[in-house]
Amino acid sequence: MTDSARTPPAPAPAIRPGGIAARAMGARPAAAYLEGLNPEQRHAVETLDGPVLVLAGAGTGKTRALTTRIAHILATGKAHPSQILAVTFTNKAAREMKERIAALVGGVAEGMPWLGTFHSIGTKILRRHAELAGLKSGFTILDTDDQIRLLKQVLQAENIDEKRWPARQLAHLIDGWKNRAIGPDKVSAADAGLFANGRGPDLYALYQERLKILNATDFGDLLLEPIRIFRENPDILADYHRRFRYILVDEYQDTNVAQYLWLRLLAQGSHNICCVGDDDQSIYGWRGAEVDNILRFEKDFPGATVIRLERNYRSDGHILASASHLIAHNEGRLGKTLQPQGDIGEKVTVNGAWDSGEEARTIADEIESLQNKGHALNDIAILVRASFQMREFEDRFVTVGLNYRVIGGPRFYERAEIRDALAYFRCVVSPADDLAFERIVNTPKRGLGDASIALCHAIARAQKIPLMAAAHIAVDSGELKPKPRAALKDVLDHFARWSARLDQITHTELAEIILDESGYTEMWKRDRSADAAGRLENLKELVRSMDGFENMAGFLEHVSLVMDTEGGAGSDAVTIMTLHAAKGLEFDTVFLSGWEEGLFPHQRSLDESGRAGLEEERRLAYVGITRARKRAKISFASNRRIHGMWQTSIPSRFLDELPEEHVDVLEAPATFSSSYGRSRFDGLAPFSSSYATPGWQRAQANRAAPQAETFRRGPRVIEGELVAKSTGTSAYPVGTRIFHQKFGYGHVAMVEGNKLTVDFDKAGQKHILDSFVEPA
DNA sequence: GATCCATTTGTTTTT
DNA sequence: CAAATGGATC
Repeated sequence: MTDSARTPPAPAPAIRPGGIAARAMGARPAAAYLEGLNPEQRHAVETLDGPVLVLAGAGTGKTRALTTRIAHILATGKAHPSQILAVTFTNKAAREMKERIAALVGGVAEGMPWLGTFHSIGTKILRRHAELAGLKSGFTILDTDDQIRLLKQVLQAENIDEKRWPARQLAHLIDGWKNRAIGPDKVSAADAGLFANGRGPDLYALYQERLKILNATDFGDLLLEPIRIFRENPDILADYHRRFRYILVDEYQDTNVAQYLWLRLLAQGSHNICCVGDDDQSIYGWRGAEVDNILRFEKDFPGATVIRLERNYRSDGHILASASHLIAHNEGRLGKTLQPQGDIGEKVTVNGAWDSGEEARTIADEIESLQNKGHALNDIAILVRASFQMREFEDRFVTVGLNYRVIGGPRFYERAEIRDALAYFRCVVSPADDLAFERIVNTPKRGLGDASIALCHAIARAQKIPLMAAAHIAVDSGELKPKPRAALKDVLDHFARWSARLDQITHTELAEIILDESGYTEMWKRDRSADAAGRLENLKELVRSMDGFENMAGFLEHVSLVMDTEGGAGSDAVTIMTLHAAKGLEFDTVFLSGWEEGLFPHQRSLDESGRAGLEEERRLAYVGITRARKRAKISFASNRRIHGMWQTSIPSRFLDELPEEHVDVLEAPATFSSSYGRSRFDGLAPFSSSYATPGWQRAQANRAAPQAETFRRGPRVIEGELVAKSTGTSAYPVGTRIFHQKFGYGHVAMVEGNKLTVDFDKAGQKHILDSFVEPA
C-alpha cells in the first residue's frame, strides 16, 4: 500500500498513549501527524465516533488515512493499542500498516496485538476458546492441499466415485459455503444438488466431523467458529465488545459474508467501526468477496458517516481521465470522481500487434528505450490478465538480456519439498497430525505402500486413535510383512527420538537433525534432476527462516497463516505480474498487455458470471490503469497461442470505453499494417540463429553473474525456439485460392511458416494463420 | 510397490 | 503446448 507515497509521512512524535502528554493533547490535538492531510483525509482521521465508511479511490492516500487514524486514536488517548482491532486481508498489508503506525507514533505499534489479517486474528480468538468449538487449543490449520486430501478420504469412505466427483470440486463448494457462512445444515437445495446427487451437505458435515477428530480447522473455520462462539456465548462476545473500542478494516470491498458477519458482531459493542475501501477495486468476487458489503454499508451500520477521498496523488491527468471514463461504464457503484492533482502528463497509448510475440518484442523495445533515457527498470511493470502471458515476456527478456522479476506463481511454502519438511515437523510437534504423517511416512521411499497405510488406517478408525498411534500397533501386531514392518518401526523410532529432543535442543537444530536422519535431504542429494539443487537450497532457507521463532510450534503457526515470503526488491528489474497481484502497487510506467476479447475481459468470467463478471473485469482494467504514475501503455495482439493452438481475437471492448481525447492510438484496431505482419522473426533476420543475436549474448553474460531474481523461476532458456518454429511449411503455396470465415475469398500472396499473407477479393491484404483458411 | 505412459485440463489467488 | 494426474504395467 503505497497510496500516499508522494506525500511524505509527517515526523513521528513520541507520545505515550494514555500518558499525560497524550491526554493533554486529547483536549486540543494540533498534532504534527495531522499536518499535510487534505480536508477529507483529516475528516476520516478525526471522525472517531460511530460507523465510518471511507471510500478511497485509487491513489488517494487510503493507507495514510487509516494509519493516521490509528495514530490519532492512540495519541488522543481514546484507546490503548490493545483496544484497537485492525484487520487486513494480507500479511503484507498488516506488516506495512504496523510499520507506518510505528513511524507515526514512535514504536508503539508492537503493542497492537489485534492488528493482523482476518485469519490470524480469527485464529487468536479461536485458540482462546477452542474447547467451545470442539477443538483443543493446539489445533492445526489445514491449507488447501491438506483439505483436498482429507476430502479424498471422506469421498473414499463414502464410496463416491472420485472420477466423477473430484475432491477438488467439493473443496471449492465447501469453501464457497464457508465464505457465505453457510453450515452443512443450511446449504440450499440448489447448492446441494451440485455435488454427487445431493450428497454435498452430507459430505460437508462428514468433513467437519473429520476436522474435529483431527483437531484441525481449515481457513474458513478460523472465522466461522468464532462467529458461532460469539453467537452462542453472549458473555464472551460482551468481553470482546469491552475490549475493542475501535475497529478498523482495510480493503472492505474484498470482505466476504463470513467476514462481514464477524465484523458486525464485534462492532455491536462500540459501533466505532471504520471501513476503508473502494468498490471500484473489488476484483476478488470469484473467491467470495461481496461488493455488496461496501455498497450496503450505510444500511448495515445506520448513522454511518461516508467520506470520499477523491484527490488522486498518484497518476497524471490523462491516465486518471482514462481510468475514470472506463469505470463509469459500470453500474451499481457508489460513484467517485478522481481528481488529478498533478500534471496532465502523457496520453495513454493503445498499440495493436499481430501476435503475442510481436507484442512482447515491442514492449521490450520500448523498455530498452526508456532505460536508455535513464528510467529505472524498477519503475516499470508489465501487467497481464493471465499468467501464461508472462512466458512470452520472459522469453523475450532473456534473448534481449533485460533484467526482470516475476511476481506470483507457486509460493515458497507451497513447494513440495517445503511441505514435506513441514509435515515432518508437524508430526514431531503434534503426533496426531494424520495428514502430515500420511504425507511423509513413505517420503523418501521406504517401501511402505498402499497396503501398509491401509492397515494403519483401519486400526486408527477401529480404535479411534491417530494414525501414528495406529502405526505403532501395526508394528506390534504380526499383520505386516517383515520388510514394511521394519521400515515402519524405523520411522516411528525416529519420531519418538525427535519428539523426545523437542525440549532439549533448539528447534533449528532439531529441524536439521530431522531432515538429515529421515533421509529426506539425502533423497534430494541423490536426485539427478535439474531442480534438485534448488530444492536443497530451499530446505536450507526454510531452516534458516526458523531462527526468528520461539519454538517449532510457533514457527508452524506462522507458516500456516503466512504463505508469503519476503521477496526482496533486489536489483533493478522490470516487474512482470498479473493485474490481481498489482493491486495496491504503483509504477511510473505500466504496460497493460493482452487487451483482447476473451482474454480480457476473460471469456470464463463472462460465461460464469455474466454482467457481474464483466463489471469485475472492468474493475480489473481500472485497477491496472490506475497503477501508472506517468505512463500507461495498453496493447493487444490479434493472434495468440492458447493451449498450443493459435487463436485470433478482436481487441477488447474496454478499448472502446476509453476516452478518445486522452488516448493515442498507435496502431488502428482491426486493420494491421503490413509492417507488423512480417511476424516474429523480423528482428532476428540478420542473424543466422538466435544464438548470434547481441541480446542472446548479453543474456549469457547476465546468467554468468548469478542474480537472485528467481521469485518463481529463473529466466527460461529458449534454445533456439525462434528458429525452430519457422521451418514449418504451409499447405497453401503462393497463389492458392483460399477461403476465410471472416474475410471471404482471396489468394495467397506470401508464405512464412504457417503464416500467410493473403490478398482478399473484398477485404484487401491480410495476414492470416493457415489454420484459419481452407482451400476455396 | 515403483515406474512409466496416457489422459486430462487447463483465469485471477489469500489465508 | 505443457503440467499434472491417474491408471496400467513391470
